[in-house]
Amino acid sequence: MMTGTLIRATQRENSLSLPSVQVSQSPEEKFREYLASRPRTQRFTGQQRELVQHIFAQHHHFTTEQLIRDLQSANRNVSRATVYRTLTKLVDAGLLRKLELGSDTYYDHDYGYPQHEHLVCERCKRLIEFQHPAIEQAIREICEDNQFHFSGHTLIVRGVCVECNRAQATKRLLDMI
Amino acid sequence: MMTGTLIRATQRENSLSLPSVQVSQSPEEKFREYLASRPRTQRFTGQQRELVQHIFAQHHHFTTEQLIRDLQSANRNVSRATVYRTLTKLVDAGLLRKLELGSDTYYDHDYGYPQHEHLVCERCKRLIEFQHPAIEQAIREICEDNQFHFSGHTLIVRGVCVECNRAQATKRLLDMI
DNA sequence: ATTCTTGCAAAGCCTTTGCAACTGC
DNA sequence: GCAGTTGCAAAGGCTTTGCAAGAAT
Repeated sequence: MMTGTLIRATQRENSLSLPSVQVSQSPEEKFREYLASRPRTQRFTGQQRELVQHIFAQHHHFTTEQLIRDLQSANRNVSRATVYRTLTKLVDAGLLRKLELGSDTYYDHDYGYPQHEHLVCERCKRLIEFQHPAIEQAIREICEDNQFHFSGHTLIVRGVCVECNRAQATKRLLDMI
Repeated sequence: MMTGTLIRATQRENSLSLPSVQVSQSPEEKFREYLASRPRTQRFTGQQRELVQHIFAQHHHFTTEQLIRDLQSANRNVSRATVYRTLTKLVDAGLLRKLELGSDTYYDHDYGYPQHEHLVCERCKRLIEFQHPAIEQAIREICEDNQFHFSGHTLIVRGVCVECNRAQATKRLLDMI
């Protein structure tokens, strides 16, 4: 499985995130609140704490597989089944967003991080985040027109990033010699 | 020969509302062209013809499972493996578009039908198609800003449709009595 | 005649689940 | 102590694949 790199739109390499968003609760607090609010109160366990801490230690996209690998090398012992079960809860709690890209499923911070869309490079798998007010506006209009009760959206733009484009152009030139 | 024929979207239970697009080749012709253009020329088989005819007989979204069921009741004999193999080729040829909605994968006509986005009702699973120029414009801008070579996009808006909303509201009223 | 495609069943992959032991509250 | 959670391994659901037979060109 290819790992997507993350860069911020309109900035050069190495910028890992859009400006974060002010939140009044830590992810852990928000999660506990969610668990407590369930019809049948759910419990906050040690494994769940490990996961939340690990996941929110830094902002980046990840697959379940990557997460499990990371946890192992960090000697945090959480079983595969628990990782799956907890990710589901975190999405439900509004802490994570699920991103399906082709055959891979990524998770993306949805709390303390601004709403954004993604450009996905089909060659290097890099993810570029961007925001565009017109898109959210358009979606609001459409929902209103259709009396559709909006709950969320996913926009993925596929293509080839600058670097891969350049590499390709260079290769074409070399081929001509 | 279907040159210049207008292929109409048939209205079915899934409320499809967009006007069809004029195309100069029939889906079958376009597919044969694609097959012939491959590095190692591929063959157009009887099973593939069955599939293309069946799929383009009317415009609607379908899952692999639905398609296989439909083919069986229509006594068109195409094996499951061949359906999967052919769908991949049809997507590659630009005849179909793959739509991943949660755990289900749908296929949607991408030839003879206008580019559009989807509202997905989380309760009844209905798909509502829509077009919005601002969205395409915004995507163009973003790609330009990032020198990103666009090849396609997917926008899915999740929520609850009018009917399900009404049903829910009615239920709430009844519950109060 | 050659090379690609089909059908079958087996294998793969990712995710979910049944169950006994365990743990938060 | 009760009810929810964990870990394990087994089961699921969907998709892909190896291979021998069949079909397209």
